Amino acid sequence: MGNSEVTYNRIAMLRAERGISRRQLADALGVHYQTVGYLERGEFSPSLHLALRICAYFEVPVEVVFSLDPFPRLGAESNSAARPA
Amino acid sequence: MGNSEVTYNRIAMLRAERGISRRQLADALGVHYQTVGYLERGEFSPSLHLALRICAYFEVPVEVVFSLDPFPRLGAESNSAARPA
DNA sequence: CGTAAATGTAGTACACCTACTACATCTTTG
DNA sequence: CAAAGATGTAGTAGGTGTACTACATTTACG
Repeated sequence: MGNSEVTYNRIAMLRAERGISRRQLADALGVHYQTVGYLERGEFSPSLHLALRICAYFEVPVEVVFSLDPFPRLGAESNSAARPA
Repeated sequence: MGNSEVTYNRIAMLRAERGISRRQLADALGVHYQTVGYLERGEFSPSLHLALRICAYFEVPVEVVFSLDPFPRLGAESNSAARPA
């Protein structure tokens, strides 16, 4: 029973990081600006085609933006280059 | 007008490489065996969720299986480790 | 306050993904 | 030949992704 249909994404994070609005992203992707909102809110997942275009726009691998499992919080322990003295 | 909606995939290649049938792959993915056929024939693209499950099954990055652009033929010159003496 | 920009909610409409059933073809094996 | 497995075609049905319009809310700026 683990919500087996959900796909998680970090579109909002990447958009915040680059400092662009939903409308700007939507225009760059060629989709309706509401579609970006739906995706960020998790109301549904993008088509594979749109997902690939999103990753191409941000210039990152698909796994950076989309995942079958929830993304860890920023600062969560996981990688080996962490450890602040 | 370059067919802007198509997504290319190498499901058939990966499946051939591993020597499994469509039925076996479909069962492992939890989809109908005809769905795998539709995907391999390019009749439509998978949902993002299914695409991620396919890549997880084959244990490869998404870009290895799916692309907005056609995949090069095997043996086509492109990488730097080529050149057979 | 008035305006604009960014975001959220609501609702309709259509195209596409996926399941499923049935049947045809081709190849392999006994 | 008979049987089984892999693949292709055809058709129906239901759920989901995307477009689009309209309106509310919040924040920032003059």
